[in-house]
Amino acid sequence: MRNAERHRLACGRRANIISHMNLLNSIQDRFRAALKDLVPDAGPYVAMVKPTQDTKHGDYQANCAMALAKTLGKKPREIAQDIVARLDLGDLLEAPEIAGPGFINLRLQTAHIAGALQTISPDDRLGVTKTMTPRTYVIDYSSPNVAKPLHVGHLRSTIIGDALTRLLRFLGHTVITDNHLGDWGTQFGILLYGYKNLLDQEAYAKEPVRELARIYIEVRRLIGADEDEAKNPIAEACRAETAKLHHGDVENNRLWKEFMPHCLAEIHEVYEKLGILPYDHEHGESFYNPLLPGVVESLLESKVAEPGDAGAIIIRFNENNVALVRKRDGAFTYTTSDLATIQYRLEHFHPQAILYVVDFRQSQHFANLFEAARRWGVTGVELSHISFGSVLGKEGKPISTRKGDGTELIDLINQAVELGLQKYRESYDDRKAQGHEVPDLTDADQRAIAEAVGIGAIKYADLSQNRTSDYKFDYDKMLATEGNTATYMQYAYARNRSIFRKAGIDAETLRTDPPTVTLETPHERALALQLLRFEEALLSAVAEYQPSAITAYLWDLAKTFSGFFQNCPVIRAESEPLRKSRLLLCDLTARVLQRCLDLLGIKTVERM
RNA sequence: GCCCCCGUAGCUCAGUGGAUAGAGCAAUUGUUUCCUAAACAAUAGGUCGCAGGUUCGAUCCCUGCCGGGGGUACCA
Repeated sequence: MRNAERHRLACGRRANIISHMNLLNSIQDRFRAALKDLVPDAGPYVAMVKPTQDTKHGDYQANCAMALAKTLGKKPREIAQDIVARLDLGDLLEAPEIAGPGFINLRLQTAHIAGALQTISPDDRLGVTKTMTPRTYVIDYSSPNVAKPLHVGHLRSTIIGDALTRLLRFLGHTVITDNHLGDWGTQFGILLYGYKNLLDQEAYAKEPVRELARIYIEVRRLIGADEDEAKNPIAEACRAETAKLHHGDVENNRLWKEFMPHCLAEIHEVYEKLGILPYDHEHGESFYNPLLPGVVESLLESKVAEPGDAGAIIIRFNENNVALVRKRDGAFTYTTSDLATIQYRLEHFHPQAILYVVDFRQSQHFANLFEAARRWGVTGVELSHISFGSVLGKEGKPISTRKGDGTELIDLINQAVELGLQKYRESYDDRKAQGHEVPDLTDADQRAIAEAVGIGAIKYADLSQNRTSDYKFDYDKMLATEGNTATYMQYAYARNRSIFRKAGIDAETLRTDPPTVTLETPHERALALQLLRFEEALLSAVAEYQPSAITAYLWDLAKTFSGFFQNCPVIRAESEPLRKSRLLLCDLTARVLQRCLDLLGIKTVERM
């Protein structure tokens, strides 16, 4: 699947006018041509051309000679010689070096890098081409239970889903975002019980969202610890309210309709604060509820499902792996609802892929769900569980989601923003103390910096982690100014922008009429090359649905820029052409930094 | 019991069938008459959990074991 997608992308790019901007692809194309007469299927060997891990081996390397030794019956170094002899270097590559057992080390011609940079400068997309094979994706992420405050457990799904949406759209795909709200569950029984027994009418009239949150927490508190719930009389009463809701009780359904907008408003407020793109759809469980009897009927009819114990209906995958689609009390389950959702999405959105950004603990559920869907006749659509690890406390233990311990998402966000503001003020004081001239920013500007830094820190810490591993939620680490953090990227951007302010240059002029680029120092060359690798990074991020590929690229770019900034004076460059060339490097760096951060849902600020 | 994930530097984590396994923090040290020091640079730090196997080549793929986490028909 992934290879097929890569292949389609590659073919699409070849057809594109500015396809030569993708360095890796250009080099691979040349290897494809060189290998054509040596081996019947060059594909796998072309894939062995990749960026070097160590810059002392050049910019790119080809490892195919060793792999070909057996099939061709020759020594790897000889094969490397053959390949190199057939390789059209053009104005792209320096003469390759053959090293070690048969590595082909490739170095790009610096003039080519400089030319390519000048070419992409006017391009809004910074040299990244739109895919020639756009797909329609449905992405299902965040999906909280409404009527409960969002907590830390919702963080990853929300921001990973948001980042993937931005990335896929930027690459030219159609993305339909759908928030599969848990809006029909037992939490409404709690709310209904609370409404009927604990409501402060006046408070409800004035601030319904807050009052509903209060009674929710109050009822949870009265129920007490989870383990007592089965025999707890209040919990029992709540369950009864839920059952009445589900069985069509008029009063409870009226109240449900009354609560919903308030519950949604509360969730949307957090999304807005976090900077999450607005959803295209928010079809929750209640939306699919009327479809469920028909789904079960269809499952039975097509023999996907079968009767289980005591009137339950099940789908059997193997001896000890079974999914329930109707409970013995007649109620449906999330499997039923998820199958109804797939059916609905196929019918209404016609996607080529449906992605579920949901934590790893549900991987068996999704494996079963996808298998059930296939048996049910769903074909020709990628169904992927974009799984992720847990957010752990600083001590490495899962953060408890029990109420009242400060794990509500909104509190975490506010805390990070507060710390961001502190950081700004410390830095301001330090710089003053060092005798620097520091502008006095308005409270509003400081606030904007604090939000960009604080919220950026949370998001970046999450997205820079390999999706599948757990990570520790640690303010000190995520707000650090050194290392791979949002702050470091934002700082690189702000320093960069400062150059243009000081120089009094409108960056736009560099884009409409890009100056000649000269890359004399290793710092300039490294920065330029890194800028040209933007598309490579995005394609590798999308291939694995892995936002951390973008952050890894950002980290390299920002570090390379910092080295350049330290060593290559821009405003005081030795000559006017060099100054222009460096300004262009800066402008492109700022734009790529900003674009990358934007794809992650992170804001930049002009100064900090 | 069965299934899934993880184990890499003191700490937090990257990483890939390829060359001497990388970052950041912490430690030691240097750099500011400043295009923002929220920075740059240098030194030191490793049995990639253990044992086999496949391979020209394994931290990566396969098998077993040890350790940790998660899931396992009526919550999603």
